[in-house]
Order: sequence, then structure tokens, then C-alpha cells
Amino acid sequence: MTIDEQLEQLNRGAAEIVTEQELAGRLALGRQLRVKLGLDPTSPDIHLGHTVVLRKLRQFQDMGHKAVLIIGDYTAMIGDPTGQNTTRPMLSAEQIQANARTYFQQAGKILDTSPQRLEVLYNSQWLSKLTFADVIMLTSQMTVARMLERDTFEQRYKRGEPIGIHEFLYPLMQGYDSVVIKADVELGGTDQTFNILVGRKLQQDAGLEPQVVLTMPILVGLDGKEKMSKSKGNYVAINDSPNQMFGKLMSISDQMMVDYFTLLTDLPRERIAELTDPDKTHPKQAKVLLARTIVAQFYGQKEAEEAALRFDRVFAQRQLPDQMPDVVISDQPLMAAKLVHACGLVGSVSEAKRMILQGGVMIDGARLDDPNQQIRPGDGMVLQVGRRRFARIRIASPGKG
RNA sequence: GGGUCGGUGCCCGAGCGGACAAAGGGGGCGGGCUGUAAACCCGCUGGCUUGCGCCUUCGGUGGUUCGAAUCCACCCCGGCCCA
Repeated sequence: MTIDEQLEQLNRGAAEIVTEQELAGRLALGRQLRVKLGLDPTSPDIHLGHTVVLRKLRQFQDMGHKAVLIIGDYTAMIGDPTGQNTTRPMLSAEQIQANARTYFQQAGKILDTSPQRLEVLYNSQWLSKLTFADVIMLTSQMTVARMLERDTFEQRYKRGEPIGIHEFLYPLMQGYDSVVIKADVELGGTDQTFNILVGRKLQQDAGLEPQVVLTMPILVGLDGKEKMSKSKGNYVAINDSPNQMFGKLMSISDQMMVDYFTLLTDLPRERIAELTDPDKTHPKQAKVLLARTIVAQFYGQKEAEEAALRFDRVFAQRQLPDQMPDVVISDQPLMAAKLVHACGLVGSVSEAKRMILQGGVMIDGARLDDPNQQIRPGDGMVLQVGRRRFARIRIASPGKG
């Protein structure tokens, strides 16, 4: 691959590269570059939003470069005291270890984990050794004005929201990581631009060649509005089942497909253009392909195929899924609402009542309308709440607990 | 340290002695429509009870009152201004 071809590939999907000439220069060196990515071990669940940048990292690996994952255990241990009334419990070393492990296990679905291509480091290794004097030296390299330039700080400051002093330290710590590991390139989402740029400055001050910054766009969540995140609930987790993944991906709006294709698959630009042009491809077909491609990345072609079939059956044709959870209960007659609740399909009896009154509950395909009606559970009876909640009743044989 | 304004249901936010499970919005959920969607329309959105109704909830703890999210005291947490 020529340098230009490499650049072209690395550019695909990227939001910004600072600077492209510098990146070209690094690539031209012909040696293995150290490509840094910082991970936050506070949330062990990786979702598709994280994979955007992980996939970019994988590209570097495939070109022969080394991915350097930094587990931010030190920053995590300090804890984020932003919560108001409750002091957030600091993560213990064990928790961080455990999180890092699951994180690593999930990231391994995307990265090349061979030792020649991947290095994992914990930043406590060097950050914990800094003395207070070292920290002061570090802080002297940045000004308050520059810190406040960072848009999140700026916005919060203007809105009158609190900013802890320690939050100013995060970019410095992250930047210091780059100094220590001598990063050639640092990856991150566009929200990381500021932090990564701080790394450049610190490296320069330390007499190093400043790292190249490569940022990826933030993946929009399933709601089509906000960034994909666990707390917003608009995410697809890497550990979601094939069916969950498929269903969630099918729920995105048509306009979002371009971004998802670009950031989550390897399809070439021209192909994506075809797929997202409604005159050339029916949007539903394109979306099915998108969902299948992504599910296949994590579970293989066969599982993806099955998820697609199931989805078609349950949602397009509104038939029952081929498998659903069994719920074992006795055959004592009871109120419809209580039955629905007993099957674990809703959180409370009151909710079950509401569901029934709204016409959202079916038993063996027949819609219920009275939450108070007595129902005698029968073996094999199928309960459905809404479109996607199912349970099959199994009668406990008498005598068994 | 002083002054001042705040802390309400998943989130934002109104309420400022009774009619408050608490307006309104967002989100979520259910129904309709569809291409599975998105958009749009309708509805629901603390729990228990067949039902009368009962219980828990408005930063915390105590108090005043027949009655408190609303008043008082102290405490905790946050914003802003002054030092």
C-alpha cells in the first residue's frame, strides 16, 4: 500500500486529522507507529459508539502499527465527584481491574490482540509516581484561559454549573500519558480533541515530536438525536444478543443509515451512496443489510441471518418468535393483570392493568380488554405484551415446589 | 467568612398551608399509521386493592397545625455576588 492509499483509508470516516501532512510524514518513516487510545474503565459495557474509534485503531494495526491502549485506572480511582448529594463511591482497584478485563475482552472483538500489535498499559503506573511538585510543573504548562476554551468547560461555566478544579487536571493527565508512552498518533472521538491537543503541547514541551491527532465523529444514538451512550439508553451494546442488536439497528431512521454504514462497516463510499439512495435501494432493504453486516461482525454470518429471519417473522409478519422464555406457574385461575405480572412481562400489577386497558396484551393471539377477568393458565399458553415481550406459560406439576 | 437564590416524580420544571400522586414539557411505554422504522395522531406514565379505599414520594432530621411539597428550627448539598 502506498502512503497515499494508507492516508485515504485512514481518512475514511475521520472527523479531523491534525495534521494530515504530519501523518503522512509519520507513515513515511516506515517504522511501526505507536497509536494511542485512552479507555475509561468506569463503564464496562462497550457499545457501538466506542467501536467507531476502535475500528479505526484496528485499521492502523492492519497496516502494521501498534495499538497502545491506556487504561485510565488512575483517573478512575480519583473518582468523579460531580454527583451532588451522594458522593459517588470511588472505584476500588479490584473493580477497575475487573472492568478493564471485561472491557479488554469486548474490545478484543474488534482489535488484533496479538502482542506485536497491541500493548495495554495502566496510567497509574506513571501517574501515581508523580510528586506534588511534578504536578505543579505540569499545571504550569497550561493556562486557565486555555482550559476554559474547551467547549464543555465554557458551556458549563456560562450556565453556572460547577467545574471542579480536578477536572482541569484530566486533560493534563491524559496529555502526560502521551509524553510517557511516546505516542505517534492519538485517536479519540471529536469530544476528545481538546485533551489530545493538550498531549501535543506537553510532548512539545518535553522535546518530543508532537503526536498526530485523529478524531472520529461521535456516533449518534438510536434516537437520532443524542450521542450514543449507556445512560441515554440509546445504545447497542457489543454484548447485546444478535436479536437485540438487529432489532435496535432496524429502529434507526433512514437518514441515519449513511453515518452508520460509514462508521460501523467497511463498505466503500460508492457502495454506501448506492445503498442510501432511495431511488437505487429500498431503504428497508438497505437497513436490513446494515443490521446484518453489523451483527455478523460480532456473531458471524449465520447468526446474523437468523436474527434477520426472526425479525421478519415477529415484526413484519407479526408472528410469534420461534423461541421465548418459559414461565412456570400453577394453574390456579387468577386475574388477567396479575397473570401478566406473574409472567414477569411488566414491573407491577398496575402497569399490567394499564397495558391491558390500552390493548397491548394478547393471550394466544387474542387481545385482552378486561384486566379483572379471571384466567386459568394453561400449559403452552403464550402471553404477549406490546410488540416484543413474550412469555410461554408452563404449568408446574403438582407436588413440585 | 458574609450576602443571596436554590435542592420537587426517570430528566427538566410549575406549585409555596387543604381540591397534590403533585401543572407543563422531555423521555419511556401502549395503540393507530407504515417499509420494521422515522415523522405524525391518540392514550398511559408511584405502588397495593375486584372495589370503597389504603400506603410511599417533593434534599435530611425534628417541630407548628385538624391538615405541610408548601410554615419554623437545625443540618447537608449546589449556583451567584462580595471579601
